[in-house]
Amino acid sequence: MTIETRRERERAQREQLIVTAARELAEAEGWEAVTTRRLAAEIEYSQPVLYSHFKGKGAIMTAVAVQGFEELAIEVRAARTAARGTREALAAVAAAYTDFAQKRPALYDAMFTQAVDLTFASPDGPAYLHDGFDELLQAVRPLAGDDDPGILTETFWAGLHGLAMLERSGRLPLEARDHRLDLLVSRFAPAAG
Amino acid sequence: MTIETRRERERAQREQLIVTAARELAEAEGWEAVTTRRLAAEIEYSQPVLYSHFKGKGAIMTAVAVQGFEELAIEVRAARTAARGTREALAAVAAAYTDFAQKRPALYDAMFTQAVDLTFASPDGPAYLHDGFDELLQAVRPLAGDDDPGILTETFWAGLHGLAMLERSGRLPLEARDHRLDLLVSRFAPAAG
DNA sequence: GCAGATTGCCTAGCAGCGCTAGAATGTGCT
DNA sequence: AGCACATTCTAGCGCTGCTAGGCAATCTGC
Repeated sequence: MTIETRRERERAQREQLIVTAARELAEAEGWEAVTTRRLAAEIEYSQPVLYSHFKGKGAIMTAVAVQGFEELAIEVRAARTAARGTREALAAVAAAYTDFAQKRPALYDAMFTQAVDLTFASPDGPAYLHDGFDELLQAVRPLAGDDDPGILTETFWAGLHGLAMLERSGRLPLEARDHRLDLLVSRFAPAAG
Repeated sequence: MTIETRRERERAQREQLIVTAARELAEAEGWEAVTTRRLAAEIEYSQPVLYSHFKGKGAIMTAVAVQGFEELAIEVRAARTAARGTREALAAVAAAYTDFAQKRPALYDAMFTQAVDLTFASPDGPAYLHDGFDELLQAVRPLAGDDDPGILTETFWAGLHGLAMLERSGRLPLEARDHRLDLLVSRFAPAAG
């Protein structure tokens, strides 16, 4: 019994090692540098070991993405709970979201560009997939008025995601970053305070 | 002289053939199906011919993306000029934009996900890169008020782009598509009419 | 009209990719 | 110690983007 549990524990550790290595390699050199051979060398095991843990490279990236969703939710929640007014909360949440995307581009990439096999937008899905959204929802709801809070949150989220993506790819100049964020927030929380 | 021009003409034709084949293949089967071998077979030439026209596969995708930017600008302009009021213009422009992204996913992908080597956000860049943006600007400007029209347009654009991306990847349910678009427009053009 | 120079194209191949089969190694039990 | 099982590694498959070098068709000057 104990011997089995030890093995499982070691396996779990190594699995985490793989995910961490993939993430760090991606954040350091981008996802194009994350090859199965490179990753195997990084964890000091041979290539096929990866496939005894994950179905393929995509599954590894998905695992990294899941980590990202969890951390994003945490950061957004921290920003929201620290803020006082409703408008401040929305602004704080928006800033936290875009900061996350900017500071962890590879992670954000895994979450929204690479791993497409994660089913979204269903409340019965895994928690990590809608925890972050729920945080946004908490911040948007007080400002919804007659509009559907959920759909309004989706729209606001899209604004954040669009800003993050366009800024990340150099499509939008970074100087006006805060300015754009401020405009977005002001459109969803018109009344100051 | 004439012999040179004929050669150049033939070269230009074949170059267009490559771009068209790449685009059609991508739209039919996705960009992952667009390999240099497959593309060469499609145009009935050998692989290295591609490299006598383009620096690499990325350059071919960029060429497709450029076509996309031109067509997007045309469609957005058509929608804008056909609309009457300022709010209607914004709504029309928004619908045209997201429709484009939804109906030509591979093309939109080439424009915003794949081809990153296109420099953006500078007025002195190539026309096709800011023509579409200028169309959005035309629609947004009357609604800017005290805000900077350019930056407000960037923000609105981000909203459209975010919606397009999240809907495309299944991150947002398609049922509420029009609803979200309506909410976004209403946040940027609050007064009805 | 025909040899020579030039241009353009294709065949073949390189290094690297994700992934897998089967050999080899190490581990725990009797 | 020797057996049986689990695990890991070596080697290789088919594919990718890309390139070198030989071959053939084309144009030029006589």
